[in-house]
Amino acid sequence: MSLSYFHLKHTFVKARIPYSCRCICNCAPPPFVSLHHAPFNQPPSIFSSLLHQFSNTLIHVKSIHAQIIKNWVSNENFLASKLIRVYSNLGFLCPARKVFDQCSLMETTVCNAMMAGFLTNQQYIEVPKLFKMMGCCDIEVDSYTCMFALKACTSMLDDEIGMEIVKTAVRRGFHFHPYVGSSMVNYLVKCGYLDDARKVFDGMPEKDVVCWNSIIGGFVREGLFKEAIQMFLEMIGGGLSPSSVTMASLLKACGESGLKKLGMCAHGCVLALGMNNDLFVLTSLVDMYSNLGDTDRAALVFNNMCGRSLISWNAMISGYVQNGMIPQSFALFQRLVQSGFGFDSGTLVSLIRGCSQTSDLENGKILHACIIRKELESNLVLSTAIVDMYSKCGAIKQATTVFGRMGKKNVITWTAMLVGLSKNGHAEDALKLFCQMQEENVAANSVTLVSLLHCCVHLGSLKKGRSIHSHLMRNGYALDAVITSALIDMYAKCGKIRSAEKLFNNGFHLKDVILCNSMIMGYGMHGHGHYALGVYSRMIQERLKPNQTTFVSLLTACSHSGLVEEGKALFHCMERDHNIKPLDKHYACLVDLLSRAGHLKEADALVKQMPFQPSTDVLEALLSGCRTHKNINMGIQIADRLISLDYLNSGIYIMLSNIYAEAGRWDSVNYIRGLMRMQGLKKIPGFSLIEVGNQVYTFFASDDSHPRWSDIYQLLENLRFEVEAEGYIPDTSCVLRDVNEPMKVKLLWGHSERLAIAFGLLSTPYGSLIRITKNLRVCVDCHTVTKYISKIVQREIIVRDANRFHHFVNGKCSCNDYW
DNA sequence: ATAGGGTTAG
Repeated sequence: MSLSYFHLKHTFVKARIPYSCRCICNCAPPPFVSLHHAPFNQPPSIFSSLLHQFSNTLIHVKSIHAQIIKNWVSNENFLASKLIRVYSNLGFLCPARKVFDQCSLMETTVCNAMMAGFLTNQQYIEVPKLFKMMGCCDIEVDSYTCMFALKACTSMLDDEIGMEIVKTAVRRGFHFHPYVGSSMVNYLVKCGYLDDARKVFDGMPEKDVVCWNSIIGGFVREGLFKEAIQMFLEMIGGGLSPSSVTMASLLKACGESGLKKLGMCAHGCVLALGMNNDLFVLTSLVDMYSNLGDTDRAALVFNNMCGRSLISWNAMISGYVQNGMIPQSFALFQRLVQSGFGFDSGTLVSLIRGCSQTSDLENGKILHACIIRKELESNLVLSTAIVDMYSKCGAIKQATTVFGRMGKKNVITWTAMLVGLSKNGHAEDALKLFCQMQEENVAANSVTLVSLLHCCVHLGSLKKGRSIHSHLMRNGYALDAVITSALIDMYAKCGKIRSAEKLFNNGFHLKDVILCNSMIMGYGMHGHGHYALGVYSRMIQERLKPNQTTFVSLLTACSHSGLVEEGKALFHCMERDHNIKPLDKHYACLVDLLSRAGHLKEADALVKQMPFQPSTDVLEALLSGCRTHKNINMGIQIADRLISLDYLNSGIYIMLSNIYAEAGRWDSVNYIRGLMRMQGLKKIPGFSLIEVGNQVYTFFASDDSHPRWSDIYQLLENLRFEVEAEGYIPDTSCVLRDVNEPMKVKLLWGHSERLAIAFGLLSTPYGSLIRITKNLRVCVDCHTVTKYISKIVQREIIVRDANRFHHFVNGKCSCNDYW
């Protein structure tokens, strides 16, 4: 509650006060003392003046009020409005309401005063009620009424009654007045009706700075920075001088659109206009330079500020966090605390975001404790940040707990939780949470839906993916590049490459790199390397600049299709033609491509001549090649090097023990198992998913938790006889345990993908397609068996593993045994 | 008697 506003606007007016009372006002004794001796039937202006003078003390106001009642004179609404204002400015709405309710004659002035009272006390919800009441009782609505009511609707983002008010105001021509007009523009902008705002603005005959500020601020809010800047230029072209508010909006536009040069010009303007003492403008400058990635300049402005608000501090702290300078942000926080300024939820939000970025659970917990201590848990933004922090740190349990305790939640909260679940491998729970979210009538935004599409990819659930696609269409989401890319990814990874293709062709006009990258990746996974290259040449034709991810996708695609020469050529043209320096991941792709194709020596040579130390990804690609092509010596060497780099990576141990197992060196296999046990490392359990009906079923190896497990094993037993009759010989090289052959075969027949396929055969109609999703790579033996099964039962089977798709038809696989 | 625009944070 701020009183200052009232005080600024109301200065004491001597001339109005009758002589008899002047002494009272001049020497200012408490009015209740003096007025006791005052004669009755005072003119109302005396009370009005007294209310002016003693408006900051409730007890005085009350006593004047009592006197007014005692003297109850004509022109009562004049004093009633005054009382309502004074009471509500003091934060006492109850007496204000009482005065309002007791008015015997309802008039516009009283209603306006009451509205203003609700506004200053942020009781926005009461304003439209009052407005409606005025309509029902045929009380005239004036320009003040409209403005107050619009302000309340702006704060509530109410676009129903707000629009009604707009219509009323337009009908009465109020919007031609610069004050009402700019309120209207502001309201329309905040509710997302930028076009209407523009119309109102264009129709205004007299535009002052505030009008311009409203429309410029609107464009900035909507992210239409170019338009905002255009309007700014138009405004100064018309001879108007920008105010500090104009400059704040302009700086924001420059910062968010990355226009550094213009931003610096704007900084120059600020100095030229003599605004270098304006706290708002300086804070905006700090924010702008942070957004432009220039924390040095931001800090320069910040350190040279003669006074700082908490918001200035927060802007600087957030600037550091935004630019990944987490230690600096904490250091500044310390400075803030030491300077005795205190901190607020805004400060904490930035610091928590810093913890999320660095997965710093320890500091995150400290900040969480701080929030609890300061009883800030009810702050929506803050709690959402905490949920996000725990999720990003992998502490999904804590995230869920905080989420569950939150009373108020909005889309962002729900989305943070959804993303957390999906990123931590709980895709199914994420989808369940989405249902709950719909039950609670929270409308999803595009971020929510994109993250849900990722969940569907995780689960290999085409049905759920489709239902989200239809949700998008039904609810009128524009298929922008982000959503389209996610959809392409979903369809491609759920096996519907044609649907992905269709979306891509319809969305190509968006000329978006990520869109192309998704399609390239999709083709790559399906083994359509040449199509992937086709997308690339289309990009080049359309002068669309590929980025580093494009090359990761392209090289992966080449790798999966065995396009060795093409891949090498691409790798070499990256830097030459597109000025993209090959990063570690590109080397990893190329090494993968070469070693998969059996060019182990060349791959090894490439690793040796890398300009920087190869990461584990690069070496793992090489190790995997050694395994496939059974190069034991090189494999051991690489594994050794890898373990020295990352001794906690269970994948390396597994791969090495695979190599040993294939060579029959069981002592070494057991030694490695022992090492893993000692370090508490566990093999990532392999599992397969299949969607039947409306459910996704999960199978682990040798799983007997499914209600139909005995049917499944019986079917597999029958299938085993049949495939053996077709000439299948088990390849037990991928069994990592030192057990006898029959036992190894038994273990093979317990692999999760076989269980899922058998369940699929049991529970889907004859002739229909079976889709399996596996988290790890499919083993050689399962690959062979699946080929046989597809022929015996005459069913198409699609298996998506950690890398790519295998489409089995009539005894053959789309990958031609190259993967 | 009563009036409009702005800076940080998920």
